[in-house]
Amino acid sequence: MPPSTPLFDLFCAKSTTNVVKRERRKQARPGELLDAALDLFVEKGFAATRVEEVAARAGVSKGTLFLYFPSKEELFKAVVRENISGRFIEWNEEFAAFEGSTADMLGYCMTVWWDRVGATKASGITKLMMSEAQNFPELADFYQEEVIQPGQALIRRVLQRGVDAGEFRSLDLNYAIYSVVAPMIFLILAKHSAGICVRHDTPLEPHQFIASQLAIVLHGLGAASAPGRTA
Amino acid sequence: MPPSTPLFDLFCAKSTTNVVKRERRKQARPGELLDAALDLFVEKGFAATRVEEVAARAGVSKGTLFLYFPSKEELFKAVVRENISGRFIEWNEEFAAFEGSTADMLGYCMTVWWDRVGATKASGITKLMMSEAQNFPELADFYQEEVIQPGQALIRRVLQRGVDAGEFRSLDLNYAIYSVVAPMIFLILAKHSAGICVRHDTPLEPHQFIASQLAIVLHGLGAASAPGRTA
DNA sequence: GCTATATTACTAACCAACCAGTCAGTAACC
DNA sequence: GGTTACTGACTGGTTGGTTAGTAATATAGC
Repeated sequence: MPPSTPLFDLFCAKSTTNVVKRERRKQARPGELLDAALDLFVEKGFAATRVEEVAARAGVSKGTLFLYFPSKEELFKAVVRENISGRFIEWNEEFAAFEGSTADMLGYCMTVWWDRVGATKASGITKLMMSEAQNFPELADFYQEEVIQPGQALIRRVLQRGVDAGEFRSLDLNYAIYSVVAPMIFLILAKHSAGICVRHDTPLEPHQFIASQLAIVLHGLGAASAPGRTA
Repeated sequence: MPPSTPLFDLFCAKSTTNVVKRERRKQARPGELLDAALDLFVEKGFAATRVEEVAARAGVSKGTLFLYFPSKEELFKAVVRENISGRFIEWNEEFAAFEGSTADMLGYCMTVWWDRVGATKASGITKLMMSEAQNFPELADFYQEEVIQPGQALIRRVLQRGVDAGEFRSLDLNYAIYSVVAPMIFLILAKHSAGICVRHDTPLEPHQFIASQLAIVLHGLGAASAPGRTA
């Protein structure tokens, strides 16, 4: 992968005579490393990202990175905690306090999810896991526990609320969840897969996509609707 | 990535005194190498697959592989041609000869796609491209030309047929295509992403998923339906 | 049918590059 | 001058691609 050739590295390392300014900022390092790591993991994937490049982007040497994170995998886990799983607590509180119809709530959830996660770099982590889970089973397990399970539990709680209120008909939640998850996953892919599933000349507009999917899902879930299939 | 340690390799290579049986089968090699490559690419991804492992699975040495394919990337392209793009000609003919309603035709397309591609190892190639397109732009371009464009053209032709026949209302095909593509992509991911988007205890049944998605799409496309949004 | 020779499919050792993780040493701050 | 955040050269291991050499087959001469 092009940009830095060995010759180029060598040249940069040895040609200049300026002494590198050394700073001691123990507090700031972890955050800066996590930011750099998020950028690069999302851009290139886990395996293809070199820790030295992460360190360089954070303005430190490779050795320093290993001073703060014991391994590349632990660095990745820290990125996930910082950007995804750490937010579930606040979301659970926010949604628990929601007043209004569950239909509105579901729309709010999906919109908020897109604005706060889907549209940000953080969604690249999800795409990355779909890509590399097979090659890094330990990370896959971590992600399953730390993100998938809490995330699906949250969606399930919203749907259950609708059922309890008589707003949605009684349904198999294990299956109904997919009708919310699938469009989210597709949106993430459309955003991060370099035009592999979306034509270059006709990008799809996320909010419009969400709105139309939501309309379909709500119709399918509605208590008043015909007893057709759900998912 | 566990299975073969250096020590293990060394042991296998040197411990036995039996002379390796050498066979000359020029005709069979390429096919066997392509089969092995498909297996491993799907299983581990492009970057993570070692050409030596491909060769070993095909029962030849690494050197032999490079005798038939000039590079790892060309090997991959050959796998794509063999398993995906090579089939578009026959499909175009098959669908061109289809008689019956376009609604039936769309259902037939999706079912046939699942049975002949989605459910097979070949779908792993699509997942692989979504994963690694960013890191291998040349392969991404190749795939865009060789698979995405013909594939979407095929779907577009089906939808156009419905519009022409007055069966579907006039719609923006650039956008409507996604309503067929999105569920296919999701199915592929559910199959190949090691449980990252689907709960382990509640697998989703592909044919049922396709049937329900199709029902929704047809309702959205129908000439008789309300003029709501399409995608 | 049997041996000698030419052809070529195939092998294995090798190279150069690459990268996660280590550690002895350096310099910033107290 | 003591502590410690930080550096960068180094190690060990991996892998795409090369090549000199080996052995299976084809052919020719007898």
